[in-house]
Amino acid sequence: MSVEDRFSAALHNTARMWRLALDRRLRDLGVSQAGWVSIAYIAKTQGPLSQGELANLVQVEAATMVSTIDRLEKAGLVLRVASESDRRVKHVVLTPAGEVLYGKVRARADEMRRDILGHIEPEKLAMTADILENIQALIETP
Amino acid sequence: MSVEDRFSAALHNTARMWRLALDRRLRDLGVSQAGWVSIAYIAKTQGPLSQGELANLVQVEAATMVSTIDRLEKAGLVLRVASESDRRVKHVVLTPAGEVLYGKVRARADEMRRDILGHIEPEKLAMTADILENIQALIETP
DNA sequence: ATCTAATACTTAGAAGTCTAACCATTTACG
DNA sequence: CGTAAATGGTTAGACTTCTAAGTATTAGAT
Repeated sequence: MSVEDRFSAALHNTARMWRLALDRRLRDLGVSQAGWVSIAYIAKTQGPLSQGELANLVQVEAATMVSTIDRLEKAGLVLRVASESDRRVKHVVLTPAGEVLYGKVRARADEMRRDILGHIEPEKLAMTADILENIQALIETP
Repeated sequence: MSVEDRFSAALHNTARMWRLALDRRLRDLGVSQAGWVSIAYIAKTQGPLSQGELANLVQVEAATMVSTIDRLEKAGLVLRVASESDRRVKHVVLTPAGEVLYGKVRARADEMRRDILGHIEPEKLAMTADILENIQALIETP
């Protein structure tokens, strides 16, 4: 197995295992991953956030974000608010219940991050992040 | 943003971008990612491979693998073969068409790997893979 | 002012993923 | 040997994701 093979397998497998591990920690909150990722971005964004902007932040298609927001709205965690300056646009805001949930999500994600990454030197993490970000730039350059 | 935050975001985003980039390169082959990943593992495995074993290799649930194999079988790329030693078990084998497809998939994946990772020193890749594999081990240890 | 192009959100449908539950078969144990 | 537990594959349903196509609105050009 070449180093490239090994690297791409490690990337894929680690990302997947991370996601599944976090899913398990958040399962009892009753919100899916797509849900809490979206909630987190809404909470962290200052000012109005449109559905399309949220989809970009979460890196999914606009169509995907529609049903995610539908479910969150139905669960009473977010609201759609019509924009006053552009009638095509709807903003997404957290409800108080959504704020509470975000607090829990953040605490658990932080905890898991500490549990796992706390065993690795910060310089190594920084260097790995550098390389991964470099790869992102390479992927984005056709 | 802490280095841990930065790292976990980089992991998630890089893995996702890699996957989407590879998807784009393989799109015209008419087989999905789940399909060609499964085909690759079948091709690379010596001897009989059961559905459950394949699911483990691909890291999905057995139930997920059922429909993936259904679709590949329907496309004439794999066959289910009953096991002679255990009546519960079905083995999955590639058809000749499946073998041909695997050759194409491998060539393109290799090409993409070279295109992207060819710009990065192998020592850096090896070191990153080490760290990622270390993280996998940490995730697996509850 | 009018028309075309672009944008924002929505719907539909196929594929992919998981959990839970099920049936048939095999294994383990008393 | 008989029974309980474990295993392998399957089905059902909710969620997730994408592409394609559609409607309403806005931006830009003439």
